[in-house]
Amino acid sequence: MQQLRMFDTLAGEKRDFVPQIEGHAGVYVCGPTVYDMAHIGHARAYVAFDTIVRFLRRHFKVTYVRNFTDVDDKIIRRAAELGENPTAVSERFIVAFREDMARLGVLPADVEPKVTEHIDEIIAITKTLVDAGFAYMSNGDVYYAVDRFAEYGKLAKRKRDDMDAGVRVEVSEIKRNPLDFALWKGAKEGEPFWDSPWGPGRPGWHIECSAMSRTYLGETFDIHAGGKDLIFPHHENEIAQSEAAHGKPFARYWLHNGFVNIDNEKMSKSLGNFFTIRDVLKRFDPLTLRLYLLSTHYRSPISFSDAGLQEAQNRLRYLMQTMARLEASVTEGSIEGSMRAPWVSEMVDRFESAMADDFNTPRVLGDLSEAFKLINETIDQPGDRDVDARTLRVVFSHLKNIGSSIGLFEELSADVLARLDTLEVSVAGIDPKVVDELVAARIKARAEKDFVRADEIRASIESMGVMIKDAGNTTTWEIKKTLPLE
RNA sequence: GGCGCGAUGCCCAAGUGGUUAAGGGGACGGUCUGCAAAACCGUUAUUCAUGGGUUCAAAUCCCAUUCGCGCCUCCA
Repeated sequence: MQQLRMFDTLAGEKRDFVPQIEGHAGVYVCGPTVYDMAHIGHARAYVAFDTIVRFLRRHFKVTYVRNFTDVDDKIIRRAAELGENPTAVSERFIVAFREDMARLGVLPADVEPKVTEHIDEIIAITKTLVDAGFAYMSNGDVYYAVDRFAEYGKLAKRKRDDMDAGVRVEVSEIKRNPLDFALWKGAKEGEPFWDSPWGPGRPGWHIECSAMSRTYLGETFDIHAGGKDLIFPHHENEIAQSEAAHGKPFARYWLHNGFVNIDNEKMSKSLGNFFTIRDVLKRFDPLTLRLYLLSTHYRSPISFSDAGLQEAQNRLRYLMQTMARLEASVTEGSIEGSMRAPWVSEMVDRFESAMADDFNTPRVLGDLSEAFKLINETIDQPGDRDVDARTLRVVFSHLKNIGSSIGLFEELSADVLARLDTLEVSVAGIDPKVVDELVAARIKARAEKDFVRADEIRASIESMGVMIKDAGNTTTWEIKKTLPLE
């Protein structure tokens, strides 16, 4: 295989990936806090890391851990609003999250630990930090003393003095340093709590990942990933906790995905400009969203728009139509011999090369274009029968191979096309029966060579936003591929 | 204020020192078609925000400027 290189946030550059244990890779991705429906930002992160993990599995035995934060201020607040208990709320959104991910083709992680099931481990690591003098008790809480960790700020590339200057006014008699953060929060009235050496309470946010990653991957592991917004303070704090507690390096490579932007601004709840995955999937196919997300490099910001999604969906239809033609044309037989195009035998190598360079999925998608052209060309304009048949077999096999890594071409294309038709007809508000009747009338007119009449009928169909495709004796129709004007 | 990221054709988007700057969309022309649509073919950036510099050689490195964005508070 090609040497895999990935951009490591801590190093600030692409580095060769050399796992801790040869042939193995331990990956921890920060999962969602389950207090609401997952949004497109979640979709982006988890599609990106799903694709990365799928690729890693081609070359390593991977242990992929992605947690659920199921106890937290926001969950407690939400539960209070709804009059439910926090566990009911978190469990409900975990189920919804898993459904959303499944639709996007995001495979489950090997381990999906919940914070509430790892309280003992969290208490243990907190105790280590208190005993070693890295943490202190104050007002019923336990805080991490940032001043005790000399390298604090190394991930976010920030000096402590710089941060002190920028810290917003936060009058707190409780913390020694404004940057100190809670490892353990003393229980307040009506909140869930667990017993601990510091009294009843619950974990702070950052400590859970230190505890759970150690449980499943060890004190030092290969890859830790999440959204760019987690770099500071979340991941910075994790490093401080774990490296102070263990006296050894924490994650060896740090991967961070870029934001989803709306109108050139970060999508966020406070701005009110976010979309849930479910909102988007009412109008676009899950694979459309996946293809769309994969068409921009995972570290770059992606600008989210209807026009972009519509373009992706049009492209998805092309890919699926072409795959359908390929599935119908491919035959059993030898794959030895010359190909219709010399690069056909190198498709997988090129894929490997693009992915080995910091998981360049846009390049992968770009490279795929000529394969799809070749499929259509081969079927439309046959040449040497043996060469054609062999070429289609090889292309098919390579596309399946590559597709299994990027989460496309895993379903039968006919099924995806049917799903697209159903969705688009429904979104356009069109009654298929009406169209079918008009199409039948047009077929009759054409059979009678009454092209004036046929064209009139087609015009009326098109005015509904539907386009007609005559292919031989059959006529099909689909929703016009239009891009919304912006 | 501190720190960091980005600016590639009409739009989206790869490329980060060296032959002709991927790919997709759009537009235009062609093949096919009764005509269309789809599919395929062709055309569409001597140029990579701007101004300097380094180099035999830069979109790619350095400096400055402009613009946009992010983090410094919960956030994928």
